[in-house]
Amino acid sequence: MVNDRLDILKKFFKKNRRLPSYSEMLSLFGFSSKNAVFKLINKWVEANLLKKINGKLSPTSRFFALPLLGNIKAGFPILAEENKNYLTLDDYLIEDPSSSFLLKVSGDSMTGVGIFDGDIVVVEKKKAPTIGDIVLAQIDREWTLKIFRKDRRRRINYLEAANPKYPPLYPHQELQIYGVVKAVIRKFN
Amino acid sequence: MVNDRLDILKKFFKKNRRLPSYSEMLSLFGFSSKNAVFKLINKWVEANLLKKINGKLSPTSRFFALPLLGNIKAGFPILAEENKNYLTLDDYLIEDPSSSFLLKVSGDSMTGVGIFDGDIVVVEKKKAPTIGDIVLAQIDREWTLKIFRKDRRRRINYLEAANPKYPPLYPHQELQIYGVVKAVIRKFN
DNA sequence: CTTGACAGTGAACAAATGTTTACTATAATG
DNA sequence: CATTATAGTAAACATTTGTTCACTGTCAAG
Repeated sequence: MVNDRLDILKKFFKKNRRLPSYSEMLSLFGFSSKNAVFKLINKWVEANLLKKINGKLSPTSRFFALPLLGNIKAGFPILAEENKNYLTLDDYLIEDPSSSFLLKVSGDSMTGVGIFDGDIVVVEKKKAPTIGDIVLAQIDREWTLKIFRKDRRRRINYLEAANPKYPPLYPHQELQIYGVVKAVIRKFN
Repeated sequence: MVNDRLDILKKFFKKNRRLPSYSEMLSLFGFSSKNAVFKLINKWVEANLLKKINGKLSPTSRFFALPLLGNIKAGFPILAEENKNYLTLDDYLIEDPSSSFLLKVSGDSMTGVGIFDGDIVVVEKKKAPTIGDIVLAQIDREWTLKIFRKDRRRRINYLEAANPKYPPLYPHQELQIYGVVKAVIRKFN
């Protein structure tokens, strides 16, 4: 089966975080001639799974990506080849790795926007949040995750929970924004 | 700055999905001797950012991973070096890439478990779901995302929405489970 | 001052790399 | 049946690879 070999290659990459060399592929695929590898690779380059830039081989985004399917309702959407979109989660979720970090959320103050206890949020360090952003902030020396709001009458910024249980937080002394929440992820089980 | 070079390397990997060769690093880092590269690489290997297995260089998980921080409340948790955990999202969210796909959710029938319209769920194709799993299923020829339940009295399986607006779905003819939802991700903005 | 560590240059080299060419067997096509 | 594409073997080869060795300048510590 042709697809077996691609699976083998993907597994190698997942494990080693690099592509194998042609000689490594010899044993990986069970070939005994490097030319067999050569031809196979070129087929994958053709299929836009790999690419070669002056002899250097690298995977394309398609190599990793999972199919992204659209609406369900009537028919199962996976079957239509042209409807397929592909997505790698790291690329999708994290725009700037060097200024991002993950934060495990505790508490129920943000359930209104679908952030629950135990969820992980992607926070991007940022100077200027937009009103309405979910921010990681320090208010009067306490760190918290809340919605960034502006009180137009009093002309100050404050923090709001996404849960009616909690009152809005107006800073007595200081409100400092550390970062903006770009995404939430939650794993089941 | 030493960290600049590591950033350059990370950017190269993000762009090309492979590590550069030593000669490529020459120009990347602005060296004029390959030995300078050699020593730098070994330093990173020492720091567990890269690793070498018989001459083959590859990034470690630490190379990619974002710091994962714990509870907020009192002090900002990023400062304590020993509390740092690292995580790459793809690895964390997707156990078996070859049997997983992504699905863009529509509708509000699962808001109770924090799955909203527009969210993306990771679905793993699977034969036998556990009771209580969120499943992608076909019930009487309609595809839907619901909670998998068992009716002990009537001894049949049915589907339940996570929203009181919607009644439980008992199959008239057929209930077929296509996959289990392993994770949800939601991007803001 | 002297010493030693550090960061980098420059050249040399064996080993491994990707590619090419020529050839074979098998299956699919008309 | 003849033909042609496909999948693979085998050997040869220039180029590039990662590594090693010897050397230089700079800076901090004793």
